Amino acid sequence: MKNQEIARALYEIADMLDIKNEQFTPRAYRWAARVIEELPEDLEKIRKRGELTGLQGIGKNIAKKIGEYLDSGKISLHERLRTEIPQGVLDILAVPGMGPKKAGLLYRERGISSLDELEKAARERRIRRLRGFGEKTEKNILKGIEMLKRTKGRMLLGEALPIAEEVVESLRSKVEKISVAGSLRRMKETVGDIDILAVSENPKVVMDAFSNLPQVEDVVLKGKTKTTVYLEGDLQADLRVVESGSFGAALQYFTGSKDHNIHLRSIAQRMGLKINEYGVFEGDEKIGGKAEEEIYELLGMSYMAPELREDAGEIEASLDGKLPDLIELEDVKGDLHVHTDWSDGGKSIQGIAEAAKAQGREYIAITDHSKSLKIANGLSEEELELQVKEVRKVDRKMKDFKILTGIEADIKNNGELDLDDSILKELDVVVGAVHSKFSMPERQMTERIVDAMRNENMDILAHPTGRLIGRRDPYELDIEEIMDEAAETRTALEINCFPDRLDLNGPHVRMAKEAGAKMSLGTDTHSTRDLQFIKFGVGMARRGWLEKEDVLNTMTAEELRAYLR
DNA sequence: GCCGTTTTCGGCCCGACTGTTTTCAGTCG
Repeated sequence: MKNQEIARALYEIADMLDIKNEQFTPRAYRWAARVIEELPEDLEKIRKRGELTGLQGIGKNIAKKIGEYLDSGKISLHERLRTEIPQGVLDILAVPGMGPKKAGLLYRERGISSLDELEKAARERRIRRLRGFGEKTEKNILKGIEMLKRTKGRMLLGEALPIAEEVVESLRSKVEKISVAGSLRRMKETVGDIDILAVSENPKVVMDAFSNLPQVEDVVLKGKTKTTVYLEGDLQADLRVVESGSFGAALQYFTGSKDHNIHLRSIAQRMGLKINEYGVFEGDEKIGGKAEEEIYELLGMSYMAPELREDAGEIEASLDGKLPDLIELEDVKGDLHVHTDWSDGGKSIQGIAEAAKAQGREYIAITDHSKSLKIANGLSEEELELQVKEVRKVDRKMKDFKILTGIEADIKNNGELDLDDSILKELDVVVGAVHSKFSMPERQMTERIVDAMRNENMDILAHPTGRLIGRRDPYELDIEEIMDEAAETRTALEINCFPDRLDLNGPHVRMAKEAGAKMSLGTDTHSTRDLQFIKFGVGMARRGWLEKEDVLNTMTAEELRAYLR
């Protein structure tokens, strides 16, 4: 599927057109790129149906460019722009404070076309003589380049959320209200920064407290109502303070996404209303803004959960009264991917069961690794038989809690599971997973996994794309075929809750649901701490528009056993 | 380049903050 590649190409075209000082075309390309990025269906299929121009933001022109890419892997406009604007000029856009206007000017007036050249020119004080640049800009450029070298870019949701929650708690006594906003509140699997919104009559006190927190390394900017800092680990955090009457409008605004907000505001505009972070206005009169719900109500929409706000059809669905009744954390009764000290986990069967019970789960499935995964001390048939006995023994001791037997079986290169069917069929839950030969060509990898799913004993496909965020790309795979096959064979697709996996992610989850597949939540727990990762998986499920009925884990243990039989 | 309860042209979200200018352009979210 080429959706992501095409989105990237369109983003790059937008940046280049920006640098060329084009007026509205960059916005159009960027909009189209965003739509494609969040699209729950392969562009190729949409083109075959002749429906490309039916997509929001995609007209005749961009549809043609998409076609070009699908046919040749290239877009001629993109190639042409590349000869005019070197890649290095685009790299400069990543420096904080540097946008297309400045990068363009630097390139045209000084021939600067890479980060290295920019750094050199700044050190030699050659930049300050340009119009619109000065001594401070030069210093900020050097500081920004330094920062770029240190940071890895986006941070995992699982790392950023605890840090944000700690900051929120440190400030709670100084404010009337406080909330995390931004992509963190939308539960995006990676976040670029932490956004926090607070209500206070005395913003200065809050700003001061924020910029003086022990974890703050550097204050980037500090105004009357807005402060930006860098926390330890080079994570940027923004705090905005508003009055109580504007909290809803501001929370809505700062939660985003940007595209969701732009879409919302253009609808408001057509209704003769204006929305900003202070409220909803009809002429000069403020008609709402205290609560987030008001904003949507005034636009004739029902409330939308933050996880839905990607401008991926949620606004239209809301207007039609067709929003999903999203799954909640409380709906999740069990965890279907758990390791113990029988393979590479850190806890005993009983230890992990008690910890899961303490966190409110009603059951877990013990799914240790199987024998092929020697590095993780995977279980042989004989060891698994012993473990099953042990699981049943511990299960009998537990009150109001069920432990299911299971395995995370390796899917071998030929598509077979690495344990004998005679033992697999005795287990409650068989999770199948690819842990080897990630570099297979797409066709082979797809057939390998499809073959495994056709094994009637396999219930769940673990981490279906194999990606490790920031470390390993997904393997080559016809993901749509996998989803169709999952629906056909009643194999659930896992939403792996581990912070660096979160795979399937939102758009994929939505595709899978539309293909008719069920999903399963698994924390891939290796220690008691990991059990809480379930909330990140629920985040992906909600981002994928899932309802309670779409997820295996919302069944009771008995219902699940019956379903899997 | 896209879109339409402003419909085939004319507009495209909106405000805070900074650094450069002396009234505002550029960046950011």
